[in-house]
Amino acid sequence: MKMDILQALQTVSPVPLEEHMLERPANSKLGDFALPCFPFAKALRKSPVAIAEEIAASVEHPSIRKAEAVNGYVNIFLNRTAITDDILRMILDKSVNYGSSNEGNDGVVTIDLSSPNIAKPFSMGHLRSTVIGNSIAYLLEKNGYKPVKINYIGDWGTQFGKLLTAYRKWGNEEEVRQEPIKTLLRLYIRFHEEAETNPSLNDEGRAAFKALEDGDADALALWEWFKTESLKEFQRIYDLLEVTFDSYNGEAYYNDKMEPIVQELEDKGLLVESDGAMVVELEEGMPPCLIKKSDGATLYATRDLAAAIDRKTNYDFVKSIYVVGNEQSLHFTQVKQVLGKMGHDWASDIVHVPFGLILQGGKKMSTRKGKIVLLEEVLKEAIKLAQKNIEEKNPMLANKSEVAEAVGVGAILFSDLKQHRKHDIEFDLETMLQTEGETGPYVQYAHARANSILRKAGATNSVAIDEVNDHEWETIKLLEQFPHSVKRAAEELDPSVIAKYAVDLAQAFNSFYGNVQVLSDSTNKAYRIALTECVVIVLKESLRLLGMKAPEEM
RNA sequence: GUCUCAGUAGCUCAGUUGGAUAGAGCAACAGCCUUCUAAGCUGUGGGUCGGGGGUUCGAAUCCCUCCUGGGACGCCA
Repeated sequence: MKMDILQALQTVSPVPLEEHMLERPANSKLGDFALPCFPFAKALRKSPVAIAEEIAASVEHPSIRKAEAVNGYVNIFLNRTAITDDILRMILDKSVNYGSSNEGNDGVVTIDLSSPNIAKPFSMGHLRSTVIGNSIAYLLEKNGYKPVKINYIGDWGTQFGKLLTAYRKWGNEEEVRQEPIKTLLRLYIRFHEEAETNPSLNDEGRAAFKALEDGDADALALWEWFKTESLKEFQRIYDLLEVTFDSYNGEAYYNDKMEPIVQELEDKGLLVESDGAMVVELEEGMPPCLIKKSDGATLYATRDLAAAIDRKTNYDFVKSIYVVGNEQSLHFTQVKQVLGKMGHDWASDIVHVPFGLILQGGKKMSTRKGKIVLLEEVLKEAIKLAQKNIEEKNPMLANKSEVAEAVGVGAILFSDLKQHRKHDIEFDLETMLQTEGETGPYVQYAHARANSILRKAGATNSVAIDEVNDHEWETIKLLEQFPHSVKRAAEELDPSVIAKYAVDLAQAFNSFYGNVQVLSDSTNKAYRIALTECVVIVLKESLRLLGMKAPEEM
C-alpha cells in the first residue's frame, strides 16, 4: 500500500523519494499519508509550499481519492472502498498466515529463556524471561525462522555448594519432601544471614561446590534430588503458561564440556593467571573474564562459553538469543569477546536481549534476603479474579474455569509484555490484575465480542462495500498495518510492538462496533461482517504471538 | 569512581528511528445497558517531554554538558 503511493508520488516528484519520507499523519483528519516537502526546498530553490502544491496537483493513482497541499505537506486521502475491498479479501484468503513471511529462510535461532535456578522459587523476573523469550520464538517462527527454545536451568555453581552446606547443617529430609522449594529457600536465606556474621561459611560453601564438581557421590545425590523436586514445581508453572521447551540442558549439562574449552584457551595463549585465578584479558576498559577460580572450580562464564560452542555445533544457528536481565550485559559482552578472541566469527551472532528488573520499593528483589514475589501466587490471584468477574458478568458461560485461566494468565502475561523495554518495572500487583483499559483481558474481550457477532451473523459470501465510515476506516488501516508490526517486532526482538498493536486494534474495533450496528439492515452489513471476521483473525493471531489464549466467549 | 540503561500528564507508559496542535490507559468528573456480552462506548479536565547549551526549515527524538534514579564493575549467576 505505502509503496504504491510512494511510486505514484515518485512519478511526479522532481526529487527521488525514499520510503521513510512518506509518513502517516498523527491526526487522521490530515489524511492517510503525508509527504513533507521541506527537505526538497534547498535543492529545488523553491518554497516547500510551492513544491507541495505542484506534487498535489499532479499526483494520480487509482488508490488516491484526493491530494491536497497544506503548509508544505502533500496530504493524501485514499480511496477507501477499493482499498478496503483488497485488504479484507487478502486477510480472509490468507487467514492465520496473514503477516507471515519467509524472511528467515529457515535459519535456526536458539533462544535462551526462562532459566530458573533450582532450589529457588520461580520469581517475577523469570516470568519476564519466559514470556518475552516465548513470544520472540513465535515472532521468529512467523518470520520464517526455526526457533529452538532452550531452558538453561541454573543447576550448577557455587550457590549449590552453599545450599548443600546449609542443608547439612540445618536441614532435614522430611521437611524438604513436604515443601521442597520453600524449605530450600529458607535454608538458602539462613545461609546468607549467618554468613554475614560468620564469613567462613562462604568458604565451606565454595568447598562443597568444588566437591560436587569433582564428583562427590553424596553431594551429587543431594543435588539430583533438589533438582528433581524443583523441576516438578517449575513444570506446574510452564503448564499454566503453556510454554514448552526444546531443551532443558542446564548449566550442569556442560560440566564435562568445559575442560576442552579451558584447554583451548590455554593453547591459544589467552589464559593468564591473576591473583591465583585464571582469566582472559579483554580489550581496554573491559574487566577480564574469569574462567577458573583459584580453587580450580569453574564459573558462570566458563559454562556459558561451553554452552555457546555446543549450541553452534549442535544447531548451527544463524543467531543465538539470550533473554536475560539487564544486569548481565557485561557478562555477555565478555563472553562474546572471548569467543571472538578464540577465532569464532559467529560470536557476532550472539545477541543479548536484555530486560529491566522488577523492583520493589525502587530496589532490586533479592532471593538471598528473601525479598521475592512468587509467580505462582500472582497467577493464582489473577485466575481467582477472572473467576469472580465471570460470575458477575457472564455466569451462564459454559467453560468457566478454562476461560478464567486464559484470562487470568493473560492479564499477567500482557501486563509484562506490553511494556517491555529495558525499563525497570516496579512490582505492582494491582496494575497486573487490571482488566480494563490497555490490558490483556481488554484485547481478549474485543476478540470475544467479535466472535459473538459472527456467531449471530450467519454465513456471508459477499464483501460488497457501499461506504466506509471513519470508525471502519481506522480499523481497516490497522488491519493493513499488521504485517508491518510483525516484522518490526521480530527485527527488534520486542513483543511489546505486538502488544501495543493488539491494543490499538482492539480499541478501534470496540469503537467501531460501539458506534455502528453490524447486524442491521444495511447495504454494508455483509462487508461489516467480513470486517469483523478479519478483526477476529488478526486479534487471535496477535494474542497467539504473545503466547496468550483467545477465548471465543468470556 | 568507571561503564551502562533510564527520566514524557497525579500514576503506569506510547511516541512508527528528525515533521503539522506531544498521545493512550489508570485515577477524577459527566453521560450511555428494552437493540450484536457495560471486562465496553462517548465526552471533560490534566504537560517547562529532568535542566541548560548546540546542530537545522523543523528536536521528546541527534550532539555536548549538568542533575536525578536503577544496574553492573575477579573468584555469585
